Formats: sequence, structure tokens, C-alpha cells
Amino acid sequence: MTASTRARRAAPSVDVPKRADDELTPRGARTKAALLAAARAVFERDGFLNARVTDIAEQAGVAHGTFYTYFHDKDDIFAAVVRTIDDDFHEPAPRPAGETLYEAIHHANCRYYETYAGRGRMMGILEQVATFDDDMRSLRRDVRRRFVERSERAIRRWQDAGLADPTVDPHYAASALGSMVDRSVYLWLVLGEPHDKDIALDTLSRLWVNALQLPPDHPARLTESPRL
Amino acid sequence: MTASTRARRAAPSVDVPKRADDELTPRGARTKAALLAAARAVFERDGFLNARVTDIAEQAGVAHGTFYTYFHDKDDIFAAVVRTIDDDFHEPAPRPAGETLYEAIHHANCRYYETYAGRGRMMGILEQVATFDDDMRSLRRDVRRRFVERSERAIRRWQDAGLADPTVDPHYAASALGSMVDRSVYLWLVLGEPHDKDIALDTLSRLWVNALQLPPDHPARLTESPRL
Amino acid sequence: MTASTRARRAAPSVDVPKRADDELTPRGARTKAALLAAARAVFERDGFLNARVTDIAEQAGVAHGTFYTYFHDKDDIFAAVVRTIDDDFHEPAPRPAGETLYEAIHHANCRYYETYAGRGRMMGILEQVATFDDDMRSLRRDVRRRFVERSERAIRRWQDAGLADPTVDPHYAASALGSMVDRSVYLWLVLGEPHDKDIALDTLSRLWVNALQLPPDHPARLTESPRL
Amino acid sequence: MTASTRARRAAPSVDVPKRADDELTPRGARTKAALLAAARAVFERDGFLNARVTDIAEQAGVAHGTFYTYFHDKDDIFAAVVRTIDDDFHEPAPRPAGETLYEAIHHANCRYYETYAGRGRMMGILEQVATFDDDMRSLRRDVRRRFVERSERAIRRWQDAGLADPTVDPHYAASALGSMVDRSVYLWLVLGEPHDKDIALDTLSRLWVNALQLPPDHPARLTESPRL
DNA sequence: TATGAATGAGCTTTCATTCAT
DNA sequence: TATGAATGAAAGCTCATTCAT
Repeated sequence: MTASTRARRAAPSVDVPKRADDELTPRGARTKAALLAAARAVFERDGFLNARVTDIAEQAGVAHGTFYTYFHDKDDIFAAVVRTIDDDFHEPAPRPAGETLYEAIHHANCRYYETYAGRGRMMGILEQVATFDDDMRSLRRDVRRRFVERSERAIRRWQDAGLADPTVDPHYAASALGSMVDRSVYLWLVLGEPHDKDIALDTLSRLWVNALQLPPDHPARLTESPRL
Repeated sequence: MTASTRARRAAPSVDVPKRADDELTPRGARTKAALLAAARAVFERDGFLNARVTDIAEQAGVAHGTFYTYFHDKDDIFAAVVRTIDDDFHEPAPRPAGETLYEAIHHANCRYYETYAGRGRMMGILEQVATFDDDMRSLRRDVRRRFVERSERAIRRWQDAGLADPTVDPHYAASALGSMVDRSVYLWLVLGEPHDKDIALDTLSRLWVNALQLPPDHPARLTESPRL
Repeated sequence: MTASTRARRAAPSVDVPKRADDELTPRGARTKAALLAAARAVFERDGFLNARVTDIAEQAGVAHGTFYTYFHDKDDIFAAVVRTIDDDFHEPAPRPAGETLYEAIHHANCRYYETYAGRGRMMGILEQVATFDDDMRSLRRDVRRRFVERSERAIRRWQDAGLADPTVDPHYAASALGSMVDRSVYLWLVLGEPHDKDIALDTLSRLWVNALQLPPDHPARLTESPRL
Repeated sequence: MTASTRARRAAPSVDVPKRADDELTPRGARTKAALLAAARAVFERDGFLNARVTDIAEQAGVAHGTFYTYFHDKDDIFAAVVRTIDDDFHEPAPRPAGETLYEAIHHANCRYYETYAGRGRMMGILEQVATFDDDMRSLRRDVRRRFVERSERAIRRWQDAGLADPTVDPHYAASALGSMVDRSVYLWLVLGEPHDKDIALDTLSRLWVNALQLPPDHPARLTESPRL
């Protein structure tokens, strides 16, 4: 044969899943991990938009094409990176027994701050991607919704117990206070607004307590903790 | 995720300034205005990243090349569009005399909501651009800073007058409450979170007042209004 | 702005038509014509599969990107080249008055041969593309169908006039005889089977006449000519 | 046209022959057979151009790399598949004694049809490959030549016996009638042109007989059968 | 000023083939 | 033999920007 002749591919598109994690040989798993780590580094350095697949591959020390052995495209690996990061937000927090309401709320806020801080620049990148990618936006909103729902339930319980201002709407209150914490932390940790961590978090917690007119020193025994 | 996403590294971009507004012939002024209007329409339709210079020119009914008679690039015209939009946030609000504190704060929150709503999709786009463009980020933060500083001064006055909780830090409180309002409005108006406007804004204002432990029915006569 | 940022395009796909021929400036028309000519040359030299857009642009003496000002992709320009070639097959042939049946049929066959020959290597390329491209296959079959239908009508008339074998099915006969001519010409002109043109075409015409048991010397006055 | 189409220029391809069939272990023979079967399935499903070596290996249930233990490349295995298919066309047909000429010719045409139909989609793929691969084109022409030569000899005999029109050239007639049958069957079976098999084949045979002006009911005892 | 054709850097993705295990 | 990870050559296509008219 004179000429070997290549493809007229029909749109491969969505399907064609990459080999699942548990079908990988140790070597493959290592490479995939290297790519994920490299991707995170590159995203953090360049942001999502400026990150190039080439850079990620190079950073991981593999050939350009190897990237496509494990991921479909930049979006795909980004989602994978986010997934590795996202989980910690969902772990239920173990709560000490004798906390006051202020302490419980403060604890939750601190924990949110620390988790956010641990994610470093990736949270900002996720925020960026969420402004133009529907899937990431959904993911972002799901995380948020869970927090808000938890807070909402707590507010209702406090209202029922006569501890919280009965005139505020629990849903909107939970949403607003969640936004307050979430956005403040974003300003401090992602946009780098200078701040004194202790004062900042203490103020946040006080405002939280005040906003619902909770008695700060009342025991928080009502089980579930009001995390953002 | 459907489409692939690209970006470009910073370009040298020699600063050849385009002809200033007052040096334009009437015809030129008309063309420039058409481009600005077209740009806003295209940005609102496609977002910043998907907007193409070609589309803007086409929408404005001028040739592709004409764009460059008036603007350096997409960034340039985007900044110009934002400038035409940004101003309204800064107009001092005329305040009625006999307002209560709740009314004053609620008025400010409503005004912020309305202004945001009037900007329509552009606020979301600006938020998007602010995630990767330093200049736009600065602009965004300047707007914010002005709001926060005004609130901060008001809080201090209220604390001095014995009306507000003296234990909260005025700066962080202003920042946090500003974030609360700003982010809530973003969720409602940009991300389209379903909400009942009246309840939502009322809750926001109540939380604001509560958070500082202000007496809601006290006259707001302390001059400057605490907007956002 | 630090980085100018490019697109996250949504699948542009089918639409986005290129500027129509009559909206082109003379310069544009010249370039487009150059690309078409270059494309034909490249296709004839390399076949469709091996032809590269780059080669076409280079051959036309324009930059790579210029190609995309006028055509969507290789398929698009191929279709355009074929369209410029296809038309001649459809021109109705002017027929002399006193022809015999054999002469009329022979004339049609010769004309088919010549038209085919004039298209040169492009007919082979079209045959190639028709094996994997549905649109081109349709085009190919449309051309064929028109020939066959014309022949079929002629055969019916001849049968009605008692000139042709009444036992053959007019449709299948037209199709089969069309295939005979079409494929023979393909073998000779595209695959380069050595042949003596005169004997070859004469044999073809004799077989045609015999196959229908037509009296070769009978006047062909039954108006429409049985082309392929 | 949906997808873009690429091709590759001829590769040097050093001729390291793969292990011959009789040097294979039983296990190896089984793997090779699996690959051949898989290749045929994939070619029939996707066509030659869209078939990927990966798909063939996967379909055969072996690792990608294993393919290269048995075949050089896609061309190589395609040729092998075709070889397994090609043979049946050459088997001499056993002919009954008292046939008429029409019956003999009809029988041959039916047999060609059936053989073609049995090859299913592979004949179309072979036609496709023959448009760009010289070796496959040769193979295709060899098959054809044998048929034509056989017909040519038959026609000569019939002419010598005064049974066939002496004015048609035996070589071109054989070629043209072969093309008629071959192409008709291609249209029906590969391109899927709707047809009534009995009428279609009967018409084909009648035209064959008529074209040579053979007496249809004359005994076909002249030994060798005019196939195709 | 306005035009729109021309440019080409830049990034993406595919898949045949090799090779260490 | 079998495996499947790694490779990298090839093309494709987009669109911001320039520039001759």
C-alpha cells in the first residue's frame, strides 16, 4: 500500500470515557496523579483561562499526548482537580459538648475559613470558572445549598426554642449570612484583602449571632451545628 | 463542559492612545457610540469571553476594522462600557427627613438592589472579568471600598452615639455586611436564585440592623446614610 | 488589563455562513477563485484524503488563515470545486435532425465520455469522496438518477412505438445500461484502463442498441434523446 | 459534511515481516484469527477510514499493542481480511447439462449477485479502499480481469459458432457487460438502491443476451460458462 | 474615517506505533 | 506472547490585529 490513510472521525464528543481509576496499572495511576498535581499547580499559577494543556503535561513530565490518555480536555481535568478539593467541605464537623452558641458558630466560621485557606488559590479559580461554566456553577451552588440548608434548619430550631429573632425569614437569613461569610472569606483569601484573622472572624461570628439576636452564651446543645 | 477554552498571555501592547472623545467629528462620535452600545449588547448576550470583536462591529453595523479606529481591543471597549454603567452607584442618595434607622438602611439596600438590577447582566460579566483582569478587579474593589468606607463611618457614629454594639469592629463589620448585601444581590440577580424581592430585602435589612444591635425605630437623623 | 483573554466558543458548527460570492470585493473574489483553482490542483495531485488545507492555501499563495475567510473546511471547498464541475453534465444536448437511433445513442455516449474526460482526475476524486461522504454520495446519485430517468422515458417511448424489446423492464434497463456506460468510462478515464476510444465507444453504443433490440438505422425522431 | 478528514503521506515502512501463519503457536493462531474477525467487523461498521487499530484490538479482546504482534498496520490487516473474502469469486461454478444460453448467463449473474451479497458491506469498503490504495486497486482489477477474460473467450466462441453478433468487439463487449453487472450489483447491494431482485437480475440477463444478439433458448453446451 | 481582506500565532486533539515490563 | 502506557508528528481552526485602498 502506498499511503496509509487516516480517519474521518464522526464527532466522538461526550462518550468515549477514559479508563477508570481502578483499571489503571500502578504506573498509569502514578502518571494520572502526576497530571492532576501538575494541573493544580498550573491552574493556581496561571488561572484556568491561561492554563494550557501543554503546560500541564510538561509540568507533569510527560508527553503532550499522554494528557489525553487520562483526560478529555482542560475542562475535564479541572473538574477532576476540583473534585479532589471539594470533598473536605462536606465532612461533618465533630462538635465538643459544652459549647455556647457563639462558640459553635465561631467554630463553624473558623472551620470554613481554614478549609477555604487550605484550598488556596484553587477556590478563586473555581469562582472564575463558575462565571462561565455551567457545570462548575452547578457544583458551586450545590456546595452552597447544602450549607444554607443546614443553617436554615438550625435557625428554625432556634426560633422554635425562642432563642432567635422570630421575625426574620429563616431561608433568606441563612442565605444572607452564608453569603456574608462566604464572600468575606473570598475577599480575604482570594482577593488578598489585608485582614487580621482573629478580629475578622470574631466580628463575623458576632454579627452572625447578633443578626439572629441569639444569646451568645446560651449552650449550643441543640445538636446540629450551624455551619455557614 | 462543551467548548474548549483558551486564553492568551499578556501582549506588549504599545500605548498608542486612540483619539479622545472631544476630538471626534460628529460622525465619528456616532460610530463610537454605536460600538459602545453594540459592545454592551454583545457582552450581555455572550459574556466577555465569548464576545468577539467581529460580533461587536457587526452588531454596530460597521466594518470589522473600524473597531480599531476607536478602541485598542476588547478589553479597552469593555472598560469603556463598564465606565458608562458604573457611575450610578456613586450618586449620593437624597434622603427624606423623618426616616427611622431601619428605613434608612432598608432604603439603601433597596437602592443597591435596583441599581444592580438596572445594570442587568453586565454586573455578572463584570464579576467574570474581575476574576482574571487586574484592572477590572481594581475597579470592582474601588466601588466596594467606597461603600464600605461610608458604612464604616456610619457604624462608628452609631457606636459613638451609643446606638450600635460597641464590641464589633466597625471596619470588618462594614465589610462583612457589605459582602452580605452584595453577594445576596448577586445570587438573586445574576445567578438567578429564585427569591421574593420584598421578603428578601426586608430580611437583609433586619439582619443588618440586628447585627449591629441598632434600635430599628430610632430616627436616622445622624446625617450620612449608611449605604451598603 | 494584564492579559487579553480569548474565547470559550460554543460549538459554532453548521451555521456561520461565509460571505456570499456577490458580497465580495474584486480582491476577495480573486482570492476565492485562486483558492478554488489551487484546491482543484491539490485534489487532483494528492486526492482528497491527502490534500491538506495548508497545501491549498500555499498553492494559492495566501496565508493559512485566509482559507478560512472563504471556506469552512476541506469538505466545503471540495464541494465548491465539484459544483463548478458538475454543471456541464446537465446541459441538454442540441440534437441534429436526421439522426438514426444508433447515431443518437452514440452521440450521447460520446458526449458523456468527453464531459467525463474534461473533468479529468476530479471525477475519480469525487468517486473516492462519494465512498465516505454522504453529501457527495447524494450528489453523485442525483446526477445518475437524472440520466437514468431520461433513458427510462426514452425506452418506454421506444417500446410503445414497437421499436424496443417489450420484455425488458424500462427502469432496470435504463439503470443497467447507465451503469455500463458510467463504469466503463470510469475504468478507462479514471483507472486508466488502456483502450481505443473509437472502438470502445462504438462497442458501447452497439451493445446499447442491441440490448434493447432497437433497429439501429431507424430515425431517432422520437424527440428526446436517450442520453445515458 | 460533518467531520474533517485527514490522511497521511506514505511512510517508509521497513519490511519486517510478521511471523508466518505456520510458525504460530495455537494460542497465537487464535489471537490472530480473533483480530481478523474483529477487523472485518470494525471495517464493516466504520468503513476503512474510520476504523482504528484500537477498536480492532478492543473488539478482539486483546491489548492494543498485541495487534502489532501480528500485523504491520491497518493496511496490512485489511489486505488480510480481503484475502479471506476474495477467494469465493474464483471458484469455478459447477454447471448443469441442459441449460439454455439465457439460463447459463442468468445463472452466472445470480451467482455474482449472491457472492457479492454474501460479502456484505466488505465489498463497499474494498471499493472505497481501492480509490486510494494502489495495492487494493490492483487486487480489484485482477479479480475483474479474470472475469472479463472468461467472458471474452465465451463471446469469441459464440461469435465463431455464429451465435453472437460478429460486429461487436469481444474484448470491449466483455468489459462493458462486466461493468454493467458489477456496477448494478454495487448500486443495489452497497449503495442500497431499492430493487426487486428477480426483476432486476432477469433484466440484467436479458440485456446481456440481447446485447450480443444471442438466441436465448439455444443450448449452452459450448463448455465453459460465461460467468459475469 | 471606513472598509474588509489578509495574516499567522497559538492551542487543540487524534491515533499509529513503540517499548519496557 | 501479551500488555497498555507513552510518544509525538500532524493538521485543524480561530480570531485579534494590521493595512492597503
